Amino acid sequence: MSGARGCYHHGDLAAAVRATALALVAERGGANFSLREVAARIGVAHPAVYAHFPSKNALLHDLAGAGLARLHARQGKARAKVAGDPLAELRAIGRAYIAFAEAEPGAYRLIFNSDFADFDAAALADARSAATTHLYDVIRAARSAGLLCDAGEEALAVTLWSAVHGLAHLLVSGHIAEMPAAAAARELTIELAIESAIAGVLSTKGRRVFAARTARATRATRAAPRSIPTRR
Amino acid sequence: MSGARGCYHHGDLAAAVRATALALVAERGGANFSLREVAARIGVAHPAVYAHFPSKNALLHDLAGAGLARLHARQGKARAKVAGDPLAELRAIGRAYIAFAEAEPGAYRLIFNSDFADFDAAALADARSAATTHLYDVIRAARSAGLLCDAGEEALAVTLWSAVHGLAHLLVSGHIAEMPAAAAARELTIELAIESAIAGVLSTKGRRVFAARTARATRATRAAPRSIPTRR
DNA sequence: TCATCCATCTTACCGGTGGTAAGATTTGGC
DNA sequence: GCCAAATCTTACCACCGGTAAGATGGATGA
Repeated sequence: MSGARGCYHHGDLAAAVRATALALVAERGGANFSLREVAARIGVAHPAVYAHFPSKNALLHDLAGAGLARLHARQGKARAKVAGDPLAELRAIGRAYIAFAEAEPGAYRLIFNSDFADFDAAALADARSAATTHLYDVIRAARSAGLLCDAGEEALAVTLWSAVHGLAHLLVSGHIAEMPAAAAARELTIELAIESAIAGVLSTKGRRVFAARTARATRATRAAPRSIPTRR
Repeated sequence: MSGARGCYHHGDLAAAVRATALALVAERGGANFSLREVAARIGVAHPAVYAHFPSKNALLHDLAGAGLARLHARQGKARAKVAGDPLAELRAIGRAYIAFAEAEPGAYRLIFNSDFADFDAAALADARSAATTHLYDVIRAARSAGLLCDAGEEALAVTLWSAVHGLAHLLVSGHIAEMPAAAAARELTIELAIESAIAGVLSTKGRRVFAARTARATRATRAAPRSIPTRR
């Protein structure tokens, strides 16, 4: 009596569940949906879901893993466009991170808030470490080019990740609603946060290169000449 | 049949609920506890709670507000110790922020993950903006002393808050378990993240002052002479 | 072609949760 | 001493995640 084409068996329930759950995550953020709701939207009894996912937690972890993969892909694409320039790559993956959070706030919260009861960090460890490969790659490149201060790789990664992640998290979680709503100001603030994060870990040489690059970029983009807050 | 001293009325149920709920938050983090559990620990029927808090959400918001107040107080104390030196104050409130997150990870997650269903950002707006007054104060002071780059106050606040918040969030949420567990390395990484965040928003003059201050501090603290990754 | 197997999906149920209703109990004020 | 208001109780509701046991139907092998 159910199913799209009058068939008893659903074509690909697992995929339908994933898609529907992701939509609900996008609507409400986090894990604030019920399996019964997912099942109802598909037109199926709720225990049917358990034939494909052992628990709601498993489904959430599945969605989180897929989200991390999309984040990784987004960073890869952004990075490829400026390949060869480590500092530009750093900026690119940072902006891609923010863009992901803004494009998929629900998924982002699902991945990083991870406050649902039985969140198992280990289950996502692989996906998460895979998602940080771009960051580590770029840091290694920039480091061996002498552009970064002489801190450890890991410390640098955490520092840069923190800055970008904090911005994304505050943006997505509505904790900086006081921030002027104007999209332009928002963009400028994001710009400043990312530029500052990079500027904070540069070596003296890195600072020279960074300034030159910024100057070139400023000359090139005529659209918003002094949009990036200049550094005296 | 209930109550500590055989009395029907509990002495101060509201306070007991707050304390018990906060303990459960500390144990499990976030909103992963039930009102029935809180009531059972106190030795009271669960609807009794509703005489003091209109809903679980109201209780959570209450706890979050109190947590923000503790965070604010912690920053105030840390700041007072180095009053008059804007960059030192900046560092102090950043470290206090991290210290709060590490001392009360459950409360921190409750405040900032805010993924429980009916989270009302507006309800905490006052407490939250009150909690950022130290940051804005210090930024204004540093800015009028010419120590910061010429970006807007708000953008600077978001930039610095993002860096510190991101670090706290990653630490508390277990997303950087790959980070060497050794406490010393952890401390060094935190140090680098905070120093870099500040370094990223300095003016040229600020950079000079910052370097001098760091040099003085390095000479003063003999305990860990080269613990702070040096900048070439 | 048919019988069988097995994944899939169903209905019915479990304990637990946030929240409400209505009544019992105690305290504080008159 | 009595009454009103606040507090706390028992009983209930709909909903949740999850399980059990049986119905269904598509694929496989003869």
